[in-house]
Amino acid sequence: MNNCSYIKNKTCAHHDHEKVLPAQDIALDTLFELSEFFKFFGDTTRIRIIHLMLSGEISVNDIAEKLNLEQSVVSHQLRILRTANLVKPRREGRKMFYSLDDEHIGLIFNTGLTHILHKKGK
Amino acid sequence: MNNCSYIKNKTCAHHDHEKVLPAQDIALDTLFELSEFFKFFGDTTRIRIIHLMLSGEISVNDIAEKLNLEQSVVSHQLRILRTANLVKPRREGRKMFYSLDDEHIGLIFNTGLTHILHKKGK
DNA sequence: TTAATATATGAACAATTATTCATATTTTCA
DNA sequence: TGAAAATATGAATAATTGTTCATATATTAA
Repeated sequence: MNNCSYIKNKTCAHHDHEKVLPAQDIALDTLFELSEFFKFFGDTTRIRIIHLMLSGEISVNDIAEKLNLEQSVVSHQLRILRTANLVKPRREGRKMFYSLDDEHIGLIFNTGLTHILHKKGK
Repeated sequence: MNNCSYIKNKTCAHHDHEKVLPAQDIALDTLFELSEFFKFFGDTTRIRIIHLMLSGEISVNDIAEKLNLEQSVVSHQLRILRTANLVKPRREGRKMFYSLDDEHIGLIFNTGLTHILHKKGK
């Protein structure tokens, strides 16, 4: 991947890196929302929950058991993740199953993982 | 993109979603480091700095001016980003230029941006 | 060496956030 | 309807983190 791919709707001037591309114009409040969005990945409990969901949907109690966490801790964090559109709920009887909202969540998880493993290997 | 792409080194059983893939086995401390890594994206000031760097390297003072921030705020945040391997420094005389560490940083930024813009559009 | 410029750092304070504990809802089944 | 099971929520506490202000370090040029 080349350095130009960060910026959408712009073409790289044939790798002429003397010319610097202007940053995509992004509204201040969009950048704020973006940082808020990333905050949700920035907690061990939530990352572990997201990690579990890479395998598919899972119930609240199953998360609590697998991660050895209090049910209320899981529930609180799930509400945060749900409100932030990182996960989506599905009711089945008295159980609630949660799964990742869409493919971006797993992609971000894995890109971050790739980065830190790459850095570790140095 | 299909649901299987989250998980590396696993092949999707021809979209047979009755069978659920096991999550990639990731050490607890790696998941912790991953959440720590994402924390650095979870702050408006840092996201704005990263956004500027999508266009290329930039000096500390230029960041402070463009973002209308105190120099010490920028310097503190740059230290955090540098320690976390999100940005790398280059000295030129008495100026310090910072740029994104590698392509993962921009990729994560843009994947997150795509996600929230997609959600906004609903 | 001294002054000026650019950047970095330490400590204190303010603000945010995760966890805990108790309790409230919601759904199912007898 | 009442009890049990699964999940959600509110309030308090503890811990983390960003900003501020003052000052320190590093580099250049006179």
